[in-house]
Amino acid sequence: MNPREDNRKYHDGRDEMNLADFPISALQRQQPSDADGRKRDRLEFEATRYDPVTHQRVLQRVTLTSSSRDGLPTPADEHVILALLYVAKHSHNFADATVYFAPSQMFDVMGWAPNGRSYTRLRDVLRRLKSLTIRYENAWWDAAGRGYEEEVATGVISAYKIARQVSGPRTANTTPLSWATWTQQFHQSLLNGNIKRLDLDLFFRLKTPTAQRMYRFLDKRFYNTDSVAMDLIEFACGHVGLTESDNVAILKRRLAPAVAELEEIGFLARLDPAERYQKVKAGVWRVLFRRGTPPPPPSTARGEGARQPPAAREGLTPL
DNA sequence: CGCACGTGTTGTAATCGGTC
DNA sequence: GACCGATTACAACACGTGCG
Repeated sequence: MNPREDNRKYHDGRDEMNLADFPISALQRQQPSDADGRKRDRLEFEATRYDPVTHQRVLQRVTLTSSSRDGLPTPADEHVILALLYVAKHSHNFADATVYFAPSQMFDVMGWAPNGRSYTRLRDVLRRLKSLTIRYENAWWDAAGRGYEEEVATGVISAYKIARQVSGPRTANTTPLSWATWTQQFHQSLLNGNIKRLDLDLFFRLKTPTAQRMYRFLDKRFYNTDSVAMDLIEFACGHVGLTESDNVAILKRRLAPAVAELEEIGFLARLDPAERYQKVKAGVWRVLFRRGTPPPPPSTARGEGARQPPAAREGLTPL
């Protein structure tokens, strides 16, 4: 809640590779509804990847399904997952499938105010994540098998318990009363080291969900290259999670504030619009991103200028 | 013209602060 | 907890322009 002071508190976060690649939430905070005005319980993201075996691009699809009662995940849901990953990393390094947490601790990581409203939000998120199923078609990277699974359906959270904590230390509990358990598939991915470093301080300072999604995705892609170029629609709709539009100008406009913010903080290099967006043919554009040179943190960390996550070596998608 | 692309405007639900 | 009101961020709608 006070990001101004001690703003390097949570820089050593972790992200799961598959979640960095494809969104698991609707980008808009409002729950999308269908023509009948009912809440949708299904969301799809599509992209392609190059298959080195067949030398062709194959379709990747990620389908989210949830109960319409609980609704689809919102950007806040991704925040909670990242906070849980942080707690899991720094408590037992993912060894246990169950993460014990204190809601107040989660609030601090995410920058939520430590009040009852945040508690209900956290509860709603856990409810949604519990009922969420994600189907990956050619999109789930199996770090152990070092390949993409043809089809995998999994969730993230298989069970949870959330306990309201009274303000003030009533008893000095050693283990928090609240916990969440990863699904088997997701936990296996964590155990296989299919993770990367993520600067949560930087992430939670980003203003818009679009900028946050772009940061997670591009930070992964920047691991072994300084520039990323790909199809604009696949990037914007498939990997960032914007709603599809057949008008590319709409997509550019929705990306614009996020691009500007990421340029502002030095994560992305500033590019001319003509260089950023290159027309291939009518309706087909490519978008280009180059890694920027972030200003050195005010205090320390000059030495780790290499900024390479030593733990994250694997699971890098081709192209 | 017809299509691709740019831009102005409005709608909506989550969020947030405040109060009780 | 509940309620009110303002703000926000993306989606949807509408329309204009330029070009092959």
